[in-house]
Amino acid sequence: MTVTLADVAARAGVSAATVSRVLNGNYPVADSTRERVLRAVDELEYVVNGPARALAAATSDLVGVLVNDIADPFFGILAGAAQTEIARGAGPSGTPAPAGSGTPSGHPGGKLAVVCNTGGSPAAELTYLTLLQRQRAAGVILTGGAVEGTEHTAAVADRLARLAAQGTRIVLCGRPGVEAESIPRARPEEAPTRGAGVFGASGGAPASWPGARRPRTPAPRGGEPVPGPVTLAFDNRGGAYALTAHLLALGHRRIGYAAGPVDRTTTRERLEGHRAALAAHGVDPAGRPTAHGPYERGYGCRAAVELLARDPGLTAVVAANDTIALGVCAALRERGLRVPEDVSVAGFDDLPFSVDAAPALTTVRLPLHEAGAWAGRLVMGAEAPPPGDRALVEAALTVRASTAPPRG
Amino acid sequence: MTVTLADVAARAGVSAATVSRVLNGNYPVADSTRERVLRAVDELEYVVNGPARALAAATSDLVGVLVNDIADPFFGILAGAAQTEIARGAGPSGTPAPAGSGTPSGHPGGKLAVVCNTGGSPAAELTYLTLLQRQRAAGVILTGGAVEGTEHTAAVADRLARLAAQGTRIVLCGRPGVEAESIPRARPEEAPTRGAGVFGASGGAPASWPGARRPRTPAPRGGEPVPGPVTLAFDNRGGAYALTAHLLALGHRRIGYAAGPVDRTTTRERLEGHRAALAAHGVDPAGRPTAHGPYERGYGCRAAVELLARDPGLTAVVAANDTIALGVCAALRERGLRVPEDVSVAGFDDLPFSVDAAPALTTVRLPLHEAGAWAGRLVMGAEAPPPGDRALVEAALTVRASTAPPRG
DNA sequence: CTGTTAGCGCATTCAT
DNA sequence: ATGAATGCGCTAACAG
Repeated sequence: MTVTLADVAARAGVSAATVSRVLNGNYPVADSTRERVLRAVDELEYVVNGPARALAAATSDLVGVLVNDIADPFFGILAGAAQTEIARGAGPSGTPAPAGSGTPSGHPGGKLAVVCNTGGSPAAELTYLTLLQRQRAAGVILTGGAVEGTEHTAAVADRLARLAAQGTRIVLCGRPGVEAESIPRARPEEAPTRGAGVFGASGGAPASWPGARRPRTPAPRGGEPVPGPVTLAFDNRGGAYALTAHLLALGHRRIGYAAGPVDRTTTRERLEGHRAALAAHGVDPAGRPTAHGPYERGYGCRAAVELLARDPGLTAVVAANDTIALGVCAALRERGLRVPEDVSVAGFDDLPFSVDAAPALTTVRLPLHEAGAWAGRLVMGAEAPPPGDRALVEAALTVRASTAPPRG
Repeated sequence: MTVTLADVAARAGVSAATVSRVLNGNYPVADSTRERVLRAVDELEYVVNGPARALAAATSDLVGVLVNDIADPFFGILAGAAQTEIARGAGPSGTPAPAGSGTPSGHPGGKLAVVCNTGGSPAAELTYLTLLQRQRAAGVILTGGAVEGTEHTAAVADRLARLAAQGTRIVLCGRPGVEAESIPRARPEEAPTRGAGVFGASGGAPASWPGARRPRTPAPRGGEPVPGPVTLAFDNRGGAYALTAHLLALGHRRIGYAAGPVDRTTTRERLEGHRAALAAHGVDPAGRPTAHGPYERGYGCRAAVELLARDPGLTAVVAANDTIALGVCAALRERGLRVPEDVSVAGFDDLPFSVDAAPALTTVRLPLHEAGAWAGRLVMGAEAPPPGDRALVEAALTVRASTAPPRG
């Protein structure tokens, strides 16, 4: 039925082993032989059997990319950039892919990126991790904020440890990386970090990080040195700080905050940055209204109403992300309030549509494409991890038309 | 190193075959035995080896979902909905997943949806199809418009045929399904279509197919009748017609069209619908300006400028999709033209952000979520295909604030 | 109902 | 440089 390695071998007049060697290119093969084999592959339109290959080689060419919401461009951009790098398939030290790569022949180079939509559900996250473990995935990228709560963090850390032990490369992108700290490291003697790598446009925002903790018990596995997880954290705190500082500089004091879902690392970090800026400018954060809800437009609408109810004199609203900010704008408009004349509004992420909103949204730009591509290269082992296996992706304040000085 | 089936068998005091049987649940096993096995699985934290399973069973639990642009919510919504259904894992006749499903145990039910980003490139599309074929994917969903051109259409049809022959279920979602027509059908005597199924707003309740299903039989090995591809086509033509008719009814005659990328089925269909409406109302399509470009905001801006240059008296611009429409609005605003007072603008798709644009966009709503979920169910074999293996997903005109009667 | 016996298709030692 | 075995972990026929 389907053509196998043996068929190709027969056609080329060689052994199956030789065909395998030609296809994988990890072994010396006479040029003439290689050519004959490749021709046979082509003529028979042979396509390797992935599962068989994975079974024999104990490693598949699948790479998982977990996202919270695939319909959200935030994750789409991240995942798309990562997938491009993963499919490009440069291995360690930029090794070009094996013979026949690029062309849809027997053994194209590059790996298959599996984008998994968790919907923000911890259970789904664990399920996908298990599914990926079961496929013996070559790597896994976890994107976006994580659900906070020790039991879930521990469960994820456990699964990641299992994956790592299995040889799966792990990259945390846009996650604070708390899970990473509980994963048994391969080289526990190396200090985890401090002065970790930094990437991005240097803003002016304070990128504060609480000291990284070491794993409790250095449990060196019996096997070979497994690479530890790499963390690409977003500077949510710094970005939020800069954004709120911008509003304060404009003269705003009565600022409301439309936060993201509760118990999410991203939510907490952004809120912390916001409050830190408030406090630094003599505004008591406790006296300011805050709402919580999902990263959706509808919640933004509700949040605006709620915040306004708690402080009718609000002159500015900071939203946890651009999507929420758009909802806030809509609700404000509906109540006859102009943006930014009556109320200033700001978002976070700088997604493509934000510049098109009316007025164009003041926000904090995250280099999502770059970060996703970086994560992709890291998970492929195409690039050396940053010092301390951790880097901070900086956020850049982007001032547009939705913020202005308060009236009067 | 990693725990295998044999380990579990030993722990439970049974044979490997028995463990396999309880895990797959397709075979009678004594309750007491099953319980012991499950306990062993749990204690050992056993996780099946996907590749090995796929090799032995000649079918993997991967399902591919090809999209043109993962960063575009259009595809994100489609893919997310499909993935949810695929992960749910109801097999034929809604069979609940096997033992231990849901929990991150040995063998969770459901399959792994692989979202592949082709970037609209025919080459990438073929590469992914090959990759999926190599993984012996259980199914493949192709979404979005296809590149037109006989050679590529033929190449895709060829790959799909190969996949189908291998037992991979194929679903075309949002594609006209030209490829399907060139794929060797299993039952060629059946007329491909005519009076095909219809799904959509105007149809009222979502169509359901209570069709009788055969009792669970082993997968057809060998030359058994392979199910042909199923096509879920979007009514791009009808939607575009309705939209332009709306503009004409408002009194517009000088209408410009910002079309999508050339040689794309979606582009062609929407343009055809637009022109048909024009012609039906006595406006010569040939006399109206049309621009072509990618589904991006930037192109929308350029298109507005170009269309205006070709007809400064334009009173309305129809865009191929919402993203382009937003760009058009931005460019218009920049030139001091108000929407809709000076120029009306309309989009297509009704993506979530369209209602937030200022003014809210008049567009054509496509039930993306429903269509994606439907495709997911079809590819899982959880639902019988529509009659003729083809259905039309209807589009609904959604009038909002960006369109109004022309001035004067 | 359950154990035994064969492979699935390929990568890898070993030989040569 | 190449061919001949061996086994990866699991499922599927066959017994019993």
